[in-house]
Amino acid sequence: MELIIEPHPPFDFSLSSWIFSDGDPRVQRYKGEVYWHALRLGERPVLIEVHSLGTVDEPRLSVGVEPDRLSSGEKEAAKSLVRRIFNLDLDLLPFYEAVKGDPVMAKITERLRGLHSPSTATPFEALIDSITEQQISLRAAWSMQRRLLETFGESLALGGNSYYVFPGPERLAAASVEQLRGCGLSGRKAEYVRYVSRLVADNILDLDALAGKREDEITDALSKIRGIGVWTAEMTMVRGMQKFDAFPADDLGLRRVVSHYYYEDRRITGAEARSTALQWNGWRGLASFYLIVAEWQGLDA
DNA sequence: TACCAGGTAAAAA
DNA sequence: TTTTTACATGGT
Repeated sequence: MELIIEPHPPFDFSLSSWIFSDGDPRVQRYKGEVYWHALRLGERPVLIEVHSLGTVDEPRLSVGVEPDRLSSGEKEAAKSLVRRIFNLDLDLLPFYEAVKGDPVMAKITERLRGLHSPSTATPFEALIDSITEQQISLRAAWSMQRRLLETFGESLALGGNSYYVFPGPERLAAASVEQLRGCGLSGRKAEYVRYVSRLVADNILDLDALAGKREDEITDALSKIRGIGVWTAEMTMVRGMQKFDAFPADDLGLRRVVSHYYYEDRRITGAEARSTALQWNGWRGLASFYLIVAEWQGLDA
């Protein structure tokens, strides 16, 4: 049984999925024109598989779910998750219009027309990932994230393959510091993860409700929590709360890519990155995602 | 081998 | 109040 979704055009499925080409095949991956992702649908883990039936200007997606036989509520939940993961309700045209005055961004948006930024399945996942990524290299963080999924993720066996669903807050709140350290987290980070997971599990911290607030309010609320600074709050917003203007200017990787296209690869400060981003006002987060993908694709500076 | 890598909180000054 | 330090793993 297949579900059909009609994204807001323009939407380039191949380009938007391409960034998951290196994904863990047991979790989330794009290969052979198919995107798949192990997720929690209501109370049970499932594997969703997405492929394109349309074009960039008349996009149409097919979503398959295993195991099959979904309730109508589950069908709606599956579609809603795919809409969220690819931000399918977003209209890119106002973004393209807003950055027209910047020749660099105008060229990049033209080359990457139809690229949608991804979101995590839940804001909680973005928050936990961002905590693991504090200070260390992305490679090191990815290795921790892989072990977190293997240790705490809900497993799903289908057709001889096994998959892992990102653990919910209850599972991570119940983890011991030793178990988390066993995944490579420092003692500090282990405590942060346990603590914020407990807040979310007990509904003291409602990330979905918070996602509806203004960016400065979200930053204030999150950065009061032990283990979450401004950087982690901004990363959580841009990756898991569909805040397309959130811009972690002090982030090393972001500064590097801004420098690549605007400062001839010289080392720049957060203030310099922030000043360059002013011309993308309203769309700073999405614009920086376009820069990152442009660099991955080797587009000219 | 040492050092840095998409930070943060706590200790020390 | 401001500066310094510890922390985990992976790559170079």
